[in-house]
This record gives sequence, C-alpha cells and structure tokens, in this order.
Amino acid sequence: MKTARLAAKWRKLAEGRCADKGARLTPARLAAYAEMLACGRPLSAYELIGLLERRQERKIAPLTVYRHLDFLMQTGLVHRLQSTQTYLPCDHPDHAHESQFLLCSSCGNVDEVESEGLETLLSEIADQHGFRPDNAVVEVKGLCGACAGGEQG
Amino acid sequence: MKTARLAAKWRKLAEGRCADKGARLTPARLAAYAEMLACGRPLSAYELIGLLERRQERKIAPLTVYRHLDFLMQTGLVHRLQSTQTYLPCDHPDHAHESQFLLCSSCGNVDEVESEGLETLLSEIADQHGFRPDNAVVEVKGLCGACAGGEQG
DNA sequence: GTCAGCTATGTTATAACATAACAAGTCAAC
DNA sequence: GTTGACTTGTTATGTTATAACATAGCTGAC
Repeated sequence: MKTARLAAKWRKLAEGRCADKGARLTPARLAAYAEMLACGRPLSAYELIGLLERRQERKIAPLTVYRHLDFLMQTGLVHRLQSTQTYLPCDHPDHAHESQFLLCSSCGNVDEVESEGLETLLSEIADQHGFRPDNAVVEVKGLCGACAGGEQG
Repeated sequence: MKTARLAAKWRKLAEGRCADKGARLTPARLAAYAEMLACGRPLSAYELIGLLERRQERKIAPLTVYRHLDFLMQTGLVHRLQSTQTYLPCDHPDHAHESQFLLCSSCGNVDEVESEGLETLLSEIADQHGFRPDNAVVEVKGLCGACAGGEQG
C-alpha cells in the first residue's frame, strides 16, 4: 500500500499508544494517520478519502475511513473538531489528555493547547450545577497571531 | 398559521431583541422559535421541520427552516450545540452573552450556564498563544444531577 | 398610490457528513 | 490448521446542510 511518509518518531509514538491498549495499528489505519499528519491541517472525512484515493489509486468507501477515524480517536491519536466537523492528528500523542483548540478563522490553522486550570474551572462550574462531567469540548474561534498581526499592520 | 403557544413573556423578549437589531420577527420565524420553546429540549433541524409540518399540516423545505435557525441564532434567540448538531432556545434572551453548556448523556437535558471566570480564563489562554479570540464553543458532556444521583443510588 | 429596491419565502436539486447490514478476508491463539 | 475475533470491503441509505433561482411581500421615495 502506498502511504504518505511518516516520521519515525510519530510512528513510534503511534505504535506505542496502540500497543498500550492492545489495539492493532494496521497498514490501512497507519495510512490514514500518516496522511493526516502529512497534510498538516484539519481534514474533513471526505477530504481524507480523496487524499487516500489519490495516494493509493483506488476507490475507498466512506465507511472505511470513518472506521479508521473512530479507531484513531479511540486510541487518542486523532481529535475531532466539533465546530467544523473535521479531524486533526493529536499534537501530544505521547500522553492521554483533554484538549482545547484555537481555530484561526482566517488561515484555518489550529493550535491544540492543554490547560489544567481550564479543566479545573470547568469541573468547578459543573459541580456548582450538580453536574458530573465526563469530557469537555472547548473550541475557540478567532485569529491566530500571524493573521491578527497582518491585519493590524 | 398554526403555531405553538408562546408565553407572552418570551414573545416580548424575542420582539425586543429583534427590534433592537432592526430585524423582522415574521410569523414563520416566530413559529419556529415557539416550537423550539414548546419542545423544551435541543432539536435537530429536521426534527424541527417535522414538528412544524405536523403543526401546520403542510410540507416545509429544509432550507426554509435553516434560514429561520440562522436568523434566530443571529438575533441571539437560539444557540447551536456543535457537538450534537442540534439547536436550543437561549435561556437568557434578555441580554447578549457567551454561553457554555452542560449536556447530559443520559436524559439529553442541556443546562446553559454563564461563567465570566471561564471567559476570562479562555481569553488569557488565547493571549498566551498570541491568539485573538472571537467566540468560544464550550460544551461539557456528562451526567446531570438527577441522572448521576439515580445511578449512585 | 405606485414604483423600485430590499427582504423573506418557496421550490427543486444537490452537496456534504455519517452509518447500517452483511460478506469476505486476515490474524493470533490454541 | 481450525477457531474465533477483529478488520476490511461493498452496497445502500440516513442525516445534515446549502445552492440556484423564482415568487411574494414589505418599505420608503416620489
């Protein structure tokens, strides 16, 4: 199978994470992951299908790719951006974590950040409302430094 | 047009908010809003279409309802839950605000909360990353008090 | 009042996102 | 090498959202 080049470091991390969970990082799954890493920006599922089809020169059914995405999300290698319905490789696949995202409306770049303070505060807020939190979606839209800077002059 | 009953208080608030913006709260828009309020839980666009069709005994095109939803979101009367692709009347339509949501995975109930502290913290985090925030999606999934309590015994 | 221009709505079609059901292949354990 | 679980392929369909264009209705200038 023709796959995008994937830096050894990332492959090692991905394999490690799958091994931890007894999950099989098959060639097809690795190919999807590699393509996402190579792309460097969030992809819709159908964009990913297109890239994989071009790379492998064959048709790939949506369901196939959705299954790969589900797998990669479960292993923590990939995140889904709820507000744009796109998928993005995790920036810190070396450890489990909750993530928050800064999405630039101008260039489309996405910054994945981790803030313990934010998680704590969210827990407190939930607690005040008698709510037992499981996981939180935090996606901030705005302008990244480069785009905001360029705008101001 | 047959529409769901809408408490005078809510209608006044809605009319006020539209008047402020020079926006026209037409019967069709009001009908969509009233249906959402009457329902009391988040609705998908197509669920809303179904309710409106039953109420008015005629076919309604998706685009029509999406337009009403866009209008209601712009005027701040309705929010979209990104993580479930559903729509929910705002709990505090008397003033503009950013909102955070607590979504119960068990009963489907959604609590809309406002936390200045959270907004401040999000701003700080954005700032640390040279990011200029515009708006933030904050949706916490978990169990509401009632459901968490029932589970524990 | 009526005409022009804007806003809202209706209609038909299609794009984009996601899953269901079932068959076939692959891999690991025994 | 057979069994059983997991993975992938195939076809079909469900769900969410928008495009393009026509019609209707309000609004303000005259």
